[in-house]
Parts: sequence; structure tokens; C-alpha cells
Amino acid sequence: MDRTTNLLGALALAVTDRIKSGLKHVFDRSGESAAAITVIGYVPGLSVEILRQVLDLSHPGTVRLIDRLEEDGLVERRNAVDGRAVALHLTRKGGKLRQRLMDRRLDTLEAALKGLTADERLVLGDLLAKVLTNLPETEMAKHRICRLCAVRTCSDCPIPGSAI
Amino acid sequence: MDRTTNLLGALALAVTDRIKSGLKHVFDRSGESAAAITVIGYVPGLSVEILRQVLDLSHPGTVRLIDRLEEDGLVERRNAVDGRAVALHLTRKGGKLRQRLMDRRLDTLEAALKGLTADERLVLGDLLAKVLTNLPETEMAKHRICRLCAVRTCSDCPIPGSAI
DNA sequence: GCAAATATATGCATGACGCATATATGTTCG
DNA sequence: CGAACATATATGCGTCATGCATATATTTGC
Repeated sequence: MDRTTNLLGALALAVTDRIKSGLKHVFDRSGESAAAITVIGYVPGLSVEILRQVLDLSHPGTVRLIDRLEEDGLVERRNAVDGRAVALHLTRKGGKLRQRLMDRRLDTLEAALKGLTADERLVLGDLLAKVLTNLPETEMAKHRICRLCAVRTCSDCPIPGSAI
Repeated sequence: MDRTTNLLGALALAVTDRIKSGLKHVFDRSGESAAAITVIGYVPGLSVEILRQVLDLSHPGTVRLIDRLEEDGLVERRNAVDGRAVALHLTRKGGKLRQRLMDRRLDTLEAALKGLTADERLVLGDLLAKVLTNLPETEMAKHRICRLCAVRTCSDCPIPGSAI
């Protein structure tokens, strides 16, 4: 229970604030909308039920979220192999927005790190990876942690098994 | 734009998720309610207007938030020196809840850091402090970053001038 | 003392979410 | 095969939380 404890909380809050605010400028919808678009982009054909678990929403909440994204022309509901389920896909417009959301997030993160030297970035990266390894309590928590990630930039992901 | 960039975002999101979830178990109100209680505890007699800036809400949003906290018996509106303003104070019940919120947040952060050695914690703390120093864009942003902090545990705060 | 600025509060609408429930499809087992 | 059960999605309804526009009270500046 030292200084690091509190600083981690302060930094996490500050960085998350800035990411959320940046994403909101790109796409002004509810908190988990950007995550939904990101995740559907990684796993085309995803079901509402799995998405619900990744976003940690109720089922009705997730259905309404998809309704809104569909109204916006970003997501399509298609037939799934399982006749009960729905296969979620991004439209072309949804894919473009997803890229802008990812770019915006990375810009925000770059700005936060701009004061560090190359060496410091490497050391910080290793420490962040070590902390991240210990965090997920369940398999689904791994996907949840990565719900906004730009996987391209994340070589050697410390959350093994986070592919859905 | 290396691995560290994305990892910082993933960790910030994961840690913030866990803190929010923990706080929600202690006090099931809107996102900024816990921050409001924390900040009022640091600055008894705070006005709604200043609190509004720290929480980054609209004025009506802040008024209604205080309404809810007052209904819950956690906060009192008292007369301020400036007759237009309101002086916000925690009740005894509010102060107790504030302590529980802080303890819960620190427990969550401790759990996240449990895999690090003492040396790693020190190195991480210094790097977090360095990143934090660069983040605030305005004076108010400093208060905002610290809106959930447990100041007791934060010796040598890297956000100079964050006292309101 | 009066106009402008500031601080708070309220009417109203909307977004976002959960609980309870309904419907459709798939699965299991006698 | 068919009935009971499980699973996936959707809807009715209520509530919390929030913002915009506006109203009221107080202070400040000239």
C-alpha cells in the first residue's frame, strides 16, 4: 500500500477519461458502443449473447445497443448457423468508423507517453504486461480487457487466449 | 506507437473497470457520485460550480447529483459566504461511506499490483508519476485526475497544485 | 442604483440501462 | 418421434442519469 498503489488508480482514471473523451468526439454514443464496434470487427458473425458478456451488459441492454448501431448504419444483423442467434457484422461504414476510433485511441495514448524516453517506454511496457497478466479472473475477462485494443500494435499480447 | 502504447490503454481500461465495479458494490449510484463524495471530503464547503468542473458534468447534472446524495443523507447544502452559492458538506454518514469507498479502491489496486516485486513497484511508480506529470492540460484537469485519490497514500504527488 | 456577471435550481426531453416476460429455435431423452 | 428443457433474441415498462433552455437570487462593477 505505497505511493504506486494510488498512482496506478490516478493514471488509469486519467487515461480512461481521455480515451473516452476522444472516442466521444469521433462517435457520440454510449460508453460501450465503441467497444462493440471494435469487438465485432475482430469477430465478424459474433452473437449478441457473446457480445453481451464481453461488454458486461444485460441482454436487453445489448439488444438496444445493437438497435442503435443498426439505425446508425454501422452494424447488420444477419442469419447465423444457429437459427436462434444473430450474426453481427460491421457495414463498410462501420468498418471505417472502427478504424477512426482505433486511431483516435492510439493518438490519445501516444500523447500520454510523449514524455518518456525509448528506454522508459520499454521498461513501462514490460511492467504493464506483467500487471495485465494477473488481472483477468475468467476467460471472458480477457476478452473484456482487450475490448478496445488495436491488436496490430500489440505484439506479444500478455493476455493469452484473448482471441474469441 | 509500440506495444507500450496499446498496453497502457488496456491496463487503464481494466483497472478502471475493476475500480468502478468495486465502488458500485459499496455504493450503487452514478459514475461520478463516488468522486463527488471524495472531493467534498477534501474540500468541505465546496460550491456546486467548482464540483461541476471537477466532475466534468453540466450544471443541472451536478445539481441533480447533489440532490440524490442529499436524499441519501450523505451530503448537506449549507449557506456559503457568497449568498448565491451553496456550501457542500459531508454528513457523518457521508464521511463513513467515503472511507469505505477509498478503502475499496485501494484494495482493488493492491490486488492488481500483487504480482510485482518491491523493486518493480518502485520503478513502476516512478514511471507512472512521470506520465501523470504530462497529462493535465489545465489547472482543473489536475483536480479532476485526483478526484478519487486517497491522498494519504500519495506522498510526493506528481500533480503539483492539485489542491483546490 | 442599475446593468452585467455569477451561482443555483427547475421543466422537459432523451439516452441508456435493467427486470420481467414473450417468442423462436435447438437439444435431450424417454 | 415428441415433450420438456435450455438457449438466443426481442419487447414492455420503469428508472437513473444527463443535457438544453430557462428562471431566480445574489454579487460585482461602473
